[in-house]
Amino acid sequence: MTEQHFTLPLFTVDNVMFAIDNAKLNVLLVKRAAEPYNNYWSLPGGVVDVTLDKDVEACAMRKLQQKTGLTPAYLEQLEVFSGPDRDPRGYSISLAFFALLPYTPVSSNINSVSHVSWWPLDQLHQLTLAFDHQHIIHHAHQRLQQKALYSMLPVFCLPSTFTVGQLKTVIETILGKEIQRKSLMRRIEASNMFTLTEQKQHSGGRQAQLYQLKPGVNITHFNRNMGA
Amino acid sequence: MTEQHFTLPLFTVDNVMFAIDNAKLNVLLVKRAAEPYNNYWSLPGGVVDVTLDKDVEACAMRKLQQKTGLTPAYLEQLEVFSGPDRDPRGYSISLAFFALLPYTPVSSNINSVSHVSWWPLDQLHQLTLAFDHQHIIHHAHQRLQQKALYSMLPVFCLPSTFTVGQLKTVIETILGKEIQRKSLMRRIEASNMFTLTEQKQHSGGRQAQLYQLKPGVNITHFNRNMGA
DNA sequence: GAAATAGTGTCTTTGAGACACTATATG
DNA sequence: CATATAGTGTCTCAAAGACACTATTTC
Repeated sequence: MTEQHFTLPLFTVDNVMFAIDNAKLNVLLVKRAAEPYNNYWSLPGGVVDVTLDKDVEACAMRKLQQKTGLTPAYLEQLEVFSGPDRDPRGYSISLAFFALLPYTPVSSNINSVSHVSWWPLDQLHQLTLAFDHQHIIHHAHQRLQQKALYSMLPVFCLPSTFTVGQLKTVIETILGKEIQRKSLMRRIEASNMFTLTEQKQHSGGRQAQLYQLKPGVNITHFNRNMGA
Repeated sequence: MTEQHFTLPLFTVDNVMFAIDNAKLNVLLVKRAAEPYNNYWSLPGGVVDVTLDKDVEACAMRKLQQKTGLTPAYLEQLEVFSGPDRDPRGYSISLAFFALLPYTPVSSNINSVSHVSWWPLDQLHQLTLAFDHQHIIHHAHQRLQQKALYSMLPVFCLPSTFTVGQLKTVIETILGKEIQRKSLMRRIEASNMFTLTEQKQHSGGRQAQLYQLKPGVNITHFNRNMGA
């Protein structure tokens, strides 16, 4: 808070927000409109505003809302990335968050053309992203995969009411491999996180039971990994 | 890097370094010698020096060395703690690290009296620590316990050569409960992280096999939790 | 030999994997 | 009826828990 007279590193927040569309993992990116990396795709983020943000989580939320119009269903700190070379302007420190959301199309309700967009994870290698954002996304993806093995975190990629089949698909998309429906049902049962609702049809087949998160429950962590 | 003219939050690094002495978990604390919280015990930390620290990890290492004379065997990012109220000087952001080391006595080789000291974790509630450091230590402890359930991390609390019995004691101290020797041996075997050496006696009993970390191996993560 | 610590053998328990089988929907 | 998706029954498999038993050392 004191006026600093020596060189201070720049502290920023970056968000890796994931959602699943079309059976693929997508990341939300925004197009930069300033140097450096002008016109490059980048992670939505920014600097803390001491007067608005009660903490760094609030800052991450605010920046996501402001830059993309979306609010994550789940948000957690990923890791701090730092060093003299990741930003051409000099030494920088960035706290990356990773976030989950049920897929929501983004029209560029913010500005003119397509400044905000979902990008399939498997197409990112074709892009050159700003700063070390490619690297950060890779770490976030790994964390997400790890957590999908032992927790119910993937439910945050689903609407408030969903079927076991949908959850199975989400987990499989995150992991990039199939899991046993039976194992998932056992976990749903054991977690005691959900309540039941009416029915709902899917494509041609038997109607599936609809589940719903109990209000205010914590996500269950299991003490074994699944599918690994 | 630019000279900022609006209020910037203060970014600092704090270290929660654990070691085991006398069958107890200890945390390394330093006595503050400046306001605020003058003369209170606190976590060793400080601000990033752009010219010395290639990243925040290097900063954490340097501060530990400088303030305590010790270098951790293991260091990882814990979490960022932030907000307007944790430091009376104003909005602050602190990246906490958690670190492990085989127990080494600290003589106050730094300054006059006891400005650096190991404190048993179970006696900390008797102290009033600076800032939110009590809270940070609690988080670090939880993380350490969690990781002890599914990884070989606790070996970093042991000297370069050690017995199964010693590792068992370390893990039990961290977890605060007993584990099965057999389970631990299975993990040591399965991890393939160690090589054998000669022998060594302990108190009255059969000599124990000495193990040693293979050079350059990664710590193994298992896909089940132990003892939980 | 008694006590103490190190290490093994092996049965039980827990929870995931595999996969066949039943149930209910649509055309 | 065929086909598709939902859900169950149940056997197998992997790894941890329990715990007795053997091995080696000191006194």
